[in-house]
Amino acid sequence: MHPSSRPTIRDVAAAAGVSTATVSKVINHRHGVAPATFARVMAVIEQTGYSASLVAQSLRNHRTGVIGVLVTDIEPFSAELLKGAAGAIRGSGFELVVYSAGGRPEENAGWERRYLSRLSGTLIDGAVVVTPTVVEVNYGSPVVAVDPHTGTSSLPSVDSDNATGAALATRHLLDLGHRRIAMLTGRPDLQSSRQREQGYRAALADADQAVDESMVLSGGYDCEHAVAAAKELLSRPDRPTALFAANDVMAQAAIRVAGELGLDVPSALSVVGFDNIPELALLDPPLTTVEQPIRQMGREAMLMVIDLVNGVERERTHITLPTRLVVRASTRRLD
Amino acid sequence: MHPSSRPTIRDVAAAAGVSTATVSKVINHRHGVAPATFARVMAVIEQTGYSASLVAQSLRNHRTGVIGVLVTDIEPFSAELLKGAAGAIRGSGFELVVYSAGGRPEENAGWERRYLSRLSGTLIDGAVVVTPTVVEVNYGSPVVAVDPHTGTSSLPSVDSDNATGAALATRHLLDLGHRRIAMLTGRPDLQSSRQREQGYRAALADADQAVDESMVLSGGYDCEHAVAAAKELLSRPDRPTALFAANDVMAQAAIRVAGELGLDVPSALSVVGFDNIPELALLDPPLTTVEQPIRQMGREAMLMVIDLVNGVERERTHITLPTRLVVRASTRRLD
DNA sequence: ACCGATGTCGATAACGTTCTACATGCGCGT
DNA sequence: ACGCGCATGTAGAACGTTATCGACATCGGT
Repeated sequence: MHPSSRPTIRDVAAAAGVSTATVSKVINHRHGVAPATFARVMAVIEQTGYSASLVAQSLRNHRTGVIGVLVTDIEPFSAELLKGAAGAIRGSGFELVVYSAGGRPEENAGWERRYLSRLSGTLIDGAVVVTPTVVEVNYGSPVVAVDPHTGTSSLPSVDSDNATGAALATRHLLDLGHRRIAMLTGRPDLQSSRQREQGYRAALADADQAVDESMVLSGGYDCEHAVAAAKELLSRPDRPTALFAANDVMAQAAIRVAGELGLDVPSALSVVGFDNIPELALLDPPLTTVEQPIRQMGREAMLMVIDLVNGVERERTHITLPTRLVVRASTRRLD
Repeated sequence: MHPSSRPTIRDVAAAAGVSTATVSKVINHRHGVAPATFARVMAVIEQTGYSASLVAQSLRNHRTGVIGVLVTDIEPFSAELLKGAAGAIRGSGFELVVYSAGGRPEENAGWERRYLSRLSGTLIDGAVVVTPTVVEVNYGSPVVAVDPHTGTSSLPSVDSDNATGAALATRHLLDLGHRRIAMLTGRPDLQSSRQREQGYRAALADADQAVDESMVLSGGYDCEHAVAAAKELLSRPDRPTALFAANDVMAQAAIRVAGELGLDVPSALSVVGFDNIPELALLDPPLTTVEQPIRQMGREAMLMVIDLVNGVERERTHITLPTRLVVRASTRRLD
């Protein structure tokens, strides 16, 4: 279909009057080729614009030099994580490619498993899966999970100290005098979501507050579900005076819903998020949130797969990074 | 290194007591295989978890079934575009992979060319390049540019009606009584940036307003440069009363700078952006901006490459989508 | 019974690369 | 002269897959 297809190693060899083996040596900087021949081959390569076929190289070498990052969607969290991963891969000799399921998680159930099974050991040397639905993979190449699935898993993982962060957020609200504190939880299959809920419950228990179960609703970490849950919560006659959302996206959704219902944040409702997404820092009002070092999580995950791919031994294959509370203007003392 | 490598077609063939050719027929749903054999092979595939090597398939077929999207960075614009592209690819039989240069454009000059030359015809069947620095590619597979580079280019492209949008924005500010209207321009090598500047100039000319050249500064489409430029503009004694930023990211930066300088938006400074990034819609104050249909641009670009890869003829290979002004609260009548 | 058509299946040659093993030529020491 | 090592180059087999083509059996029709 395309007029002139790429030149192959054979074309180069023929044009330079050598064998393909010699050309291969030249492009791989193997020794055993005379300077004159080297120059001649190089000239031909330059002139033809030849570049070795990655596919053929991979088939031969069982190595593609590519690390894949699998995300369910490009949302603020994964975008931030990707930046960390992209930074970490620089200079490692690997390339980074991103696979996105493109939202619609329900239509795509099991997509991670399918992708991994199809790509692993064939198109990529290793992978980072973000907020995965899988717990175990048996395919050839190493896989690191960021914000792993619940359940005992032998997958190497990177996450942050969710329980402590959530407790900090909840205590902050308690310290401000709030008692009716609702929570929007995340995806129930993720460890992070459970831990954040545990942190919330633990902080309430520490303050001898009973948990009103009707105040704990699932928002699935995404905007749409969070809007529905927030509507329900905030329309109640005994609505909460404060809300802890398990991520910033849901916090933002809640603030929007509050606005639509005529509730001012923070005077009528205090809201705390989780993640500290930079784009959302300048929300109206600026969001009080729990920061997790997302970029660094991407960095660590990437460094870990690279080590695993290179066969470097690691003492720890589970990394937990610290979280901290960032107080801005979406929370206020209850009067 | 990894204990048990993936099963190959030969393993399956041996286990099923057939030849590799037959297995190949089974997995490709070719006819000419008896129902009983089909079932037997399928059973073995199921049991071994076999999945054909994409690399070997590609080498053989000269088709990878993968379309690449090259972005310089994951920022709001490209993230939004990716969503459109991801939606369009669904059901096409292709997979989407994203390559990101990971910021640092200056360190990575020419990265698009390098990637394309290495990947094209080898790992990907076609590509979409976003805000490219390249104008021409001669490698095997089709490439579509989104928001193309300036200069006559034979690359198929998708963009939006930048000049009209910019003129609308500028006229809006003029209609509000503003006369000292500054502009933050984008990346000078991109057509979109030039067109937005032209639209700004045209609107001023239509209103018989001379352009104060010292009020037109480059912000390079990115936050960092925009902050510097905005600082310079807004610190002047004869500072502008209104500012048109060539994209939302720069508008946001300008608003932040204004805040730091004690200038209230919109009462002391009106700001208009460009793009209508959803995340920035709930800025404080909500941003007046020119909307371009970013997702649809991603969609169109993806559909175009897919057609090109499939050899489908297209009457038009340059698509321009409409823009419109979205008035929110960052602009106000000058009193 | 015989012939052709049809339906199944397998041997084999690619695809573009790299690596192993071997061939060649040359200089040098004995 | 002869053998030896070294430097340079090449033939050929892999890697895992698929398309072509031919082999063989079966079956229906005459």
